[in-house]
Amino acid sequence: MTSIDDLAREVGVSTATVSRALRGLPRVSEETRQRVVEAAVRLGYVPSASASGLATGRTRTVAVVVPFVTRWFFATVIHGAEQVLRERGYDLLLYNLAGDPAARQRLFGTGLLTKRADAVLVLGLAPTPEEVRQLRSGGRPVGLVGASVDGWPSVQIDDHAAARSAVEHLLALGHRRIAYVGGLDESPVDVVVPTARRDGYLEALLDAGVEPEPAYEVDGRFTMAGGLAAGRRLLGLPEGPTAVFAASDEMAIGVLRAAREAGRSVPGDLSVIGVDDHETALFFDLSTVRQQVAEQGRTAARQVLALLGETDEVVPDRVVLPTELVLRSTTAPPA
Amino acid sequence: MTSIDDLAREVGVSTATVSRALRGLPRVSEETRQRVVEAAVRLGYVPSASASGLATGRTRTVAVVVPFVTRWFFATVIHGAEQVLRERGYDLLLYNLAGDPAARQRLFGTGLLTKRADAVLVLGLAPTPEEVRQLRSGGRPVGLVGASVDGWPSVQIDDHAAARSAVEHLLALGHRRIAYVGGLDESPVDVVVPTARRDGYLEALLDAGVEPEPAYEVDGRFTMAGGLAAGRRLLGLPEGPTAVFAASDEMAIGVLRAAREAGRSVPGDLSVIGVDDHETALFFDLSTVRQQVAEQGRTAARQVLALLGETDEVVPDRVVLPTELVLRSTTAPPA
DNA sequence: CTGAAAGCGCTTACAG
DNA sequence: CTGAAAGCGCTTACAG
Repeated sequence: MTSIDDLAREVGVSTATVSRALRGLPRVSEETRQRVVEAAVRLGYVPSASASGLATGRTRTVAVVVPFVTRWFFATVIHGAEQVLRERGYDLLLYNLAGDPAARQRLFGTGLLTKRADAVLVLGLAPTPEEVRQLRSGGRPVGLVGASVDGWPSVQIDDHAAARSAVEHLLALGHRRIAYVGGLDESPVDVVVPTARRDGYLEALLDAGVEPEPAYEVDGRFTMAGGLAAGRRLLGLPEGPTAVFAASDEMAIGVLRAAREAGRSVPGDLSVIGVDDHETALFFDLSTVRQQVAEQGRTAARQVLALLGETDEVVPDRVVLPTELVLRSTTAPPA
Repeated sequence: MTSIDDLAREVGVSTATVSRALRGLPRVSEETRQRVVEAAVRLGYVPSASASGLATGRTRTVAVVVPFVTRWFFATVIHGAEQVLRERGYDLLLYNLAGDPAARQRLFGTGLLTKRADAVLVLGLAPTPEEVRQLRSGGRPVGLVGASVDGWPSVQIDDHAAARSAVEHLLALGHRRIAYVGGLDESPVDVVVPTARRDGYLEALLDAGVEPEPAYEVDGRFTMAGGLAAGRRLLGLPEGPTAVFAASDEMAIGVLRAAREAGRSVPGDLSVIGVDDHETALFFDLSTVRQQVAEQGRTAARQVLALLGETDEVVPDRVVLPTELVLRSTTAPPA
């Protein structure tokens, strides 16, 4: 491991000069800079992140907290964020809660996150007031995806409007018995999104003069398996729905499967619409509300980089990305 | 940010004692330790990772390199690895190549990885000899998932045998015209797995006295979209296959879709089998060869932790996890 | 059991 | 343009 001292000795200058030369700082002659750079390459010098982190108080690292890495949505947001961070030479420290409330508490309960990283990106979680307090006390930028908190940048879609547009589409087709498959609030994670989508669903119904039917609201846990269970429940009802709005494509696909099991044709007997435009949605010909997932990660990364002074770009504080109704073959007028 | 000095002053001991107390080292009286711990909690003290990293040369961080975070397989391996690392107090630094060969070169071309982390986990990539040399020169443990290199721990499945078992199943059903949908070798990433699966496919055919048909080998790029394109190509052949072995479930699902488009029934007109037992496979009733994905991540993490002296557990050096043929409804005898 | 002090490898005013 | 030196916040022999 060659250190800055080795390099300085090799070139015959001080470590201060090496440091300046390598980081492109002014007050180094071009000739010296070149000799330093050349020697650095030759000796395979890589500065110690610990040492420069200690000296500057900056680690060039961003912590990203996700409820579940394995879900397509979060993996894709991470992909987008990583891309932008990497461009600016930032590393990504991944914290996966894996749906474990204890992990969440451990992570947010201490100053760990803000101590270890220059900024924190929280995906798909609405931090509790206590968590907000903790994060704030770290004094580092925090960015949110899928939620928002006063004073912090955020990027999200209008979940409420997205849900409305899906339900209004079903209403326009003539459906009145419309079910909602979502996630329940008691879940330790993912609280904002399900609530807003459910509200949009209810509001669209009420605006259309349709009385919401409590039995039509079912938990699908944001998984295919949960969607399957939810679909079975709905199809088992004495007077079941003619259409289902699922708060995610994965749950919608589960509902599709339940319909097939029950021998109901889609969209003949049952219309189904989701949210995401997940890769698989295309394969199921699933009608859905598309959102730009990687872009959410990219934007969030840009927001915190701006706060870190890493870019001159003006990045809006609160970004609401547009969604788009994508009609395919799983929605049609009721029989 | 309270530092170890603040804490030492608060308790009225030296920083050396604080350091020992907090890390559970011997030679601290129980009473002192308690006072230190209590004060640490009270002041919200979190040690600086940079400082201890600089002092010890250990960062308590493992770098994980993946070709694509967004793919279910890699996201799930990451999940498994993160889980085990977190248990031991290690952080996970994520490097996503996103299929970009330039990113791969930048990452492996410098000592960055081994300088920044105590160990490196490389997923789904076969490091080139040059990359092996670079990584080795870092002198830190390197673990591989889905590939293996002399002297490094690895965890993988027997891709060759997995492919054979799928193809033998098709042969046993009576198929002779069996196609292979895989990934091509020119890809900058993922080289080992596709090759081994293709070899298993070819070998199974030859052993059964079936002459391989070059037109039956198609690139599916390990994506659903690629599988769809591959399926279309195969179904457009004058004398097409009666069965398809896809090297991943996602590609198999693409083939399923191509069959539906072409009005061919599965498994009536075409049998399809994949590899993975991806969550979605269940929903498509897809026959497949199951592998334990999260377990691969967990095992790889344990392997490098063992090399870091973090566990007394004896972890075998080269682990080959079993696979299992899962027969569902997409495979049947030819018409 | 405890503390003083050196050292890890950088960065950054300050002087020249 | 360049260097000497202090300092970042820990850990760890070494002495007591």
